[in-house]
Amino acid sequence: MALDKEEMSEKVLAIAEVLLNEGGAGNLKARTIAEQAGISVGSVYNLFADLDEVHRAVNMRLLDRLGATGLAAMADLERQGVTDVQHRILAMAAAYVQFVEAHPGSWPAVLAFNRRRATRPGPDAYDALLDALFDIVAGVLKAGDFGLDDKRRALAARTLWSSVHGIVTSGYVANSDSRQAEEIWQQVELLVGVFVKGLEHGGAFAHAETKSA
Amino acid sequence: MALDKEEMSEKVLAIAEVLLNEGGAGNLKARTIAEQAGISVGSVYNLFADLDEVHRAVNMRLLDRLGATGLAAMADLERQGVTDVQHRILAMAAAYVQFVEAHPGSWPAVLAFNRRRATRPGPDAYDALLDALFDIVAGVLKAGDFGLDDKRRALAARTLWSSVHGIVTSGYVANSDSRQAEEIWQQVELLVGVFVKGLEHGGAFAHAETKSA
DNA sequence: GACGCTCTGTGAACAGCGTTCAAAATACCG
DNA sequence: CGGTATTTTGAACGCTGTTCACAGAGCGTC
Repeated sequence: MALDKEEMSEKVLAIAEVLLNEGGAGNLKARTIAEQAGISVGSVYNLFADLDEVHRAVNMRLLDRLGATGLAAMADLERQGVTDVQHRILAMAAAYVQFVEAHPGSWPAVLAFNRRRATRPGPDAYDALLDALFDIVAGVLKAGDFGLDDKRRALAARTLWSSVHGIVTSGYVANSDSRQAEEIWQQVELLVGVFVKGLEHGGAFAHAETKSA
Repeated sequence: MALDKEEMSEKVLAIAEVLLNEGGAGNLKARTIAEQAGISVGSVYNLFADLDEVHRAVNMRLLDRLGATGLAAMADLERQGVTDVQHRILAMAAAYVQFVEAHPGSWPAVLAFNRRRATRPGPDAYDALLDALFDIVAGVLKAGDFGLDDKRRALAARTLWSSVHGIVTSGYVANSDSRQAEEIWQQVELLVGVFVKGLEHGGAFAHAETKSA
């Protein structure tokens, strides 16, 4: 009848995810988790070092699912024979936007989560997940025939990802009018269109002395 | 000897700004403010409804200063006779990046600040400040001779701003290696270069049926 | 000066939070 | 079954934001 330690951890994470989605980071409370999981507060701390670790674990689950969603979208396009780079990038962006819209409460918590701890400065599992997301975008860029070496393509992928990310988060920080979703998508379309056109015409890396910071 | 109500409010805000910059949102504590301002906790609540209002006021001061910094940068370029749009946009972006770097602690707090309250849905002073920032960017875009009407130019300004914003925040969420600042700037340069080139070649608004979300 | 009135400043008190840890309960094993 | 190791527990600690009954300061009037 008793749940495995691992099973109970997943139960806690499932509860935590709901709590985060309903009320943001401030709604993640040890006593609430314990009550809903049918255990005591102390047991929660037996499974996780602190609430930060719970929050981190939920975030990693979300990032992982987002990556899977993006890959699935790419596979769908492949199956349909779509090879146009702009279409594929837009599909990736759409997957991202939809994912954020599907997690209105917990996504801000993912972004605001400050994982600055005394932990080793080296890359951890969190960074690995983010890198995986970047790699998906870089893979799509590779299909396009821009004159980019690996290093520059990686930079372009991060830039593109971060830009979409910024558009989505800026849009969601603003007042949540229903037309907001429409404008977010318009901005993403503009960005992707301009980005692809700019890369095609060598707009990137075409200057060397403008840096002043 | 006693300070005016307004003066004391500003003193509180100055203290709050330091606290936020030193330790983020979690470091903004009523008792600390009261102690450093030489008043009691109750008096803090006499000046501000709650800590959220203090945080909001600090954020608005920062946004206001950021706008002033951007305008000053534009004025500098004007004085030097620089009219190139790409240069001007890069200068704006540089102002933004430098401002964020100058406020490493409080800027994440600005971004993470969730101003979702039961307040009226209409635009408030917070939105007005953000709009002012957008308008500055839109003004720069107006100088460039792209075929954009006011509406599309405003959209492009928001897109550009949000993208830079995303690059900066993504970079700062990542591990704070010192080389991070360098990559942030590389991404900004790439984005601006591609953006301008893309607009010149009509990459924006050149598609109508790709929307699928 | 003394009174009444208003208004502001005060800080003890309250509810709630994350987290700990001695003790109780349970599980395991010879 | 006895003894030991492990897990679970929840009261307790220190901290938080916020409140509110009260003390005191200012002020016009008699």
